[in-house]
Amino acid sequence: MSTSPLHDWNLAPQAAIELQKRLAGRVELEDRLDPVSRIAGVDIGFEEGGEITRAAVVVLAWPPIATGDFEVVEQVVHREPTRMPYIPGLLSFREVPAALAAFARLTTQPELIMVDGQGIAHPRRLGVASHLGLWLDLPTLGIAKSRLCGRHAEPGNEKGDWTPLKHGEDTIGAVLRSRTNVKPVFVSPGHRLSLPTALDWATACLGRTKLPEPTRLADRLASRRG
DNA sequence: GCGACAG
DNA sequence: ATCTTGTCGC
Repeated sequence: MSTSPLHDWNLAPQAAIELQKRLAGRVELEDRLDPVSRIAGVDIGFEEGGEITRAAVVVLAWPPIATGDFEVVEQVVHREPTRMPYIPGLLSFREVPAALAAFARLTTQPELIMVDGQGIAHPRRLGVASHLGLWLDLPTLGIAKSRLCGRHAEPGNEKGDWTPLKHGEDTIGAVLRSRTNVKPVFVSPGHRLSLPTALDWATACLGRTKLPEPTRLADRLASRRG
C-alpha cells in the first residue's frame, strides 16, 4: 500500500496543533466507501518500558463466517523506536508513523479501517483515526475505550444502545453500549465515513466482547498476546 | 486560574 | 499505554 507525503511528523507541539487545524478541513464526513471485502483493525502497543512502539494491523474478511467470527486474512507487526511522549490531543503524532509502516508491509488491501482511538471526536476534529485515514486516503472510524472530549448522556444498558457525543453544536460521535452491562465505547467517523455508517460497521463487527473484532484482535497483537 | 485529558 | 494475581460475576 502506498502513501503520499502529506506533511512532516517531527513537529513541536504548537506546530502540530496548527497542522491539525488545517488537516481537519480535509476530513470527509460523507460516505465514500467501496464495496467491502476486507476490514483492517489497527492498534499500537509499547515495549521496553515505552522505548519501542509496536504497531499491529489485522486484516479480516467481510462478511464474517458467523456473527463475531471472522477469518483472519493477514497480520503485520512493525516495531520502531518511540518518537515522542503521549500528549493528550496529539496522539496521532506518536502512533500514526508506526501504523503507516505496518500498512506499507500489507499485501492485501482493506476497504475499511477500524482504529483504536478517536476519529473526529477530538478537540480539533483530528483524532488518530482521521489522521490515518487522510494519509492512506481510505475510510476509517475510531473506537475509543474512553472519552477525550465532548458531553453525552449515559446510554441504555442493552447491547446496541447508544447516545450522541456532542461538542458544542457538533455531534462528533456516539457512545455505544457494545456489550450488555459493560462500559460503553466511543465511536466516531475517521475519514470518508458518516457517523451512522461508522456506527453500523462498529455494530456489525461486534461479537460477545466489548470491542469490535478488528480492534480487539489488533489490540491483542499490539500487546504481544495474540 | 482550575480541571480534564484517546493511548 | 504499561507494571501485575486472584477474584467477583454473568
